[in-house]
Amino acid sequence: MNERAEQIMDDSEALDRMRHTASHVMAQAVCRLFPEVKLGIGPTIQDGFYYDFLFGREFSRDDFAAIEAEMKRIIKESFPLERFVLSREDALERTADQPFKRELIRDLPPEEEISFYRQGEFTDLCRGPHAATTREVKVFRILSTSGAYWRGDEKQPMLQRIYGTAFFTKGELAAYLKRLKEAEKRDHRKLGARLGLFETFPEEAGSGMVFWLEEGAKLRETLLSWARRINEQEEYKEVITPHLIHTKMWEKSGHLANFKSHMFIAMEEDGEGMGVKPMNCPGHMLLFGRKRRSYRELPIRMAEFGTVYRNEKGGTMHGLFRVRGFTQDDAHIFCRPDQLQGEIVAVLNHTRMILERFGFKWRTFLKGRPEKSIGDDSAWERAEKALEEAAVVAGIEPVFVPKDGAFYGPKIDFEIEDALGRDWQCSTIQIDFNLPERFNLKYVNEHDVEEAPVLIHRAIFGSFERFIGILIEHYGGSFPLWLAPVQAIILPIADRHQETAVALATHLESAGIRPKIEGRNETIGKKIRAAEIQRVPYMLVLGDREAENATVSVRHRDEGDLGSMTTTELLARMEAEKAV
RNA sequence: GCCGGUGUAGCUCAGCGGUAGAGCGGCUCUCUCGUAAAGAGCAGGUCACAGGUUCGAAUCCUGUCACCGGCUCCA
Repeated sequence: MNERAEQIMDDSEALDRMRHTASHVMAQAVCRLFPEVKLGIGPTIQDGFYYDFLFGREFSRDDFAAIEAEMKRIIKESFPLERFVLSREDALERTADQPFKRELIRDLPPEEEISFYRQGEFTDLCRGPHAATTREVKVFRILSTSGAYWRGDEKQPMLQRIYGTAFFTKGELAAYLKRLKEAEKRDHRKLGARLGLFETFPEEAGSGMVFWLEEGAKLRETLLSWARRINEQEEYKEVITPHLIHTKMWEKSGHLANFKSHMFIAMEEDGEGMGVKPMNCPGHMLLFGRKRRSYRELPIRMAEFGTVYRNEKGGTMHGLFRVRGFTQDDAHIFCRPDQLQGEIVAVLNHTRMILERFGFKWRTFLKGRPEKSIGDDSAWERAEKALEEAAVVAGIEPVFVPKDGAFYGPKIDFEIEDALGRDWQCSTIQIDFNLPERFNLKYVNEHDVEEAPVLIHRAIFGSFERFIGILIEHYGGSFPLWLAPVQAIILPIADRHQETAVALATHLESAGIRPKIEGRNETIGKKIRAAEIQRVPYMLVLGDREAENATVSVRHRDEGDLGSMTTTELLARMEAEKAV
């Protein structure tokens, strides 16, 4: 590590220590103002910190000012943070009136040191590290509150969480708040409305249902055709399965046992009915099992742009990121054990190529066996190892998360950030032990013996809804030319240029460009402003000069006025830009 | 589903017990215009929905629904 990198490391550690201390200062302030609170935990997070409290009521924005004022006082009092270690018995005694702290202490492994930090009259169970004194907490701000289950478990009591942040200087805090504001402008829900991409009618149509407007539909279609082309190159075969399938199949697949609360079941009578598909897998299992399969056929890569519906819980819907109906670029790969690694590597490379095309930053996770799961240990071990080795070959370094896999097998997930830095799972590649067994899937190997195929489940875009939401925020609405729903907007200067405009539109269309004519009776300045706000890549101004010289005046949304050129020149330029 | 906040015109918001407002957008007319907002006029709202309190409710209270920030869950 060079010196500069070390310096950055030191700074971020110092910032982390300061924020951690800020969370203690906040807890101290809350305890002074409301002595009856019980303390949960108070860690640092990405851009700040939080602290959880059990409190008779909720904290309101009105409380923020009082808490902040008390925090300032504590900082001024400049308490040193003193660390000390207690035995388990002493620690439990010390926290007699703090049930959550006692629970944490009881759960600490026996060899772990039980440390506390004291600042003035306030002492907290804490691993540290901290700043030397409360005075080192410089510029801070309480940001928001929310409910949060104790230990993240919905069966546990709900605590009141207060979020805050702290920085070394006022400028840094201001810059952070500004960044938050800028990020809000990229919010796909706002941009989606402003750009006329999609609509939701939560009151009329129910929550979590997406209506694609014509331009959003065009965007989605462009993306989907691209996905389809790549699938073809990778030798996937596309299938289409029904949206509504009899409940006896959902019983067989295990969905009724494991996923019923998320399913929309129609026409249920005497325990029988039809279920709307929440996943495409079972349909694909039927297709694989429809005839005797030979080892020579494998791998079979079965793809479907399958629209699925899941009855998500009320408070969880979020724009395009979390909806009840969405379309996956789903695929199931049935292969022989000796083909497994090669198939996984191919999917990983394929995924990386797609995510890189958009310049996303992503994080990968390898998720291992959860407590409630099926399949024997050796199979899990083999599958995890296959994923791990394939990741090495593909040059991906996933973070291992034990217990976070699916109940039917381990997986590698790719998460992409939205404008506000929240991670959303998009791509996923999963190994599935469950379905081949449930559907009794077999192929005949070279020794004429039946064997179970290995099943890989994968989605790269994940869902087009979520992926497009991420794209909107990533580009802030300025889609690259190949994706832009309207690629060129034609702006006639006066009514007499309408006809030329129509001719130009026809010409562009036949060259594979998506044009639109802005024929309203408005000034050219106003039309340009509107087109700029819509982030249309090319604005084509048509007036007397252009009509006379058979040219078009070209303005690019990012580069401004490019002067006039012939349509041939324009098309060449656009082709070049599309290829980027 | 849970905790909190918020629902007023297509959008952004003001009004917060006494006759529903503005800007943008839309429509009509005038203008026929040269690279980020021409001018004038008009239309548009059971103030989310349902109850309640009150002489009187957009405004206060309760419930439902939805949205927003989190938690949980997930593509």
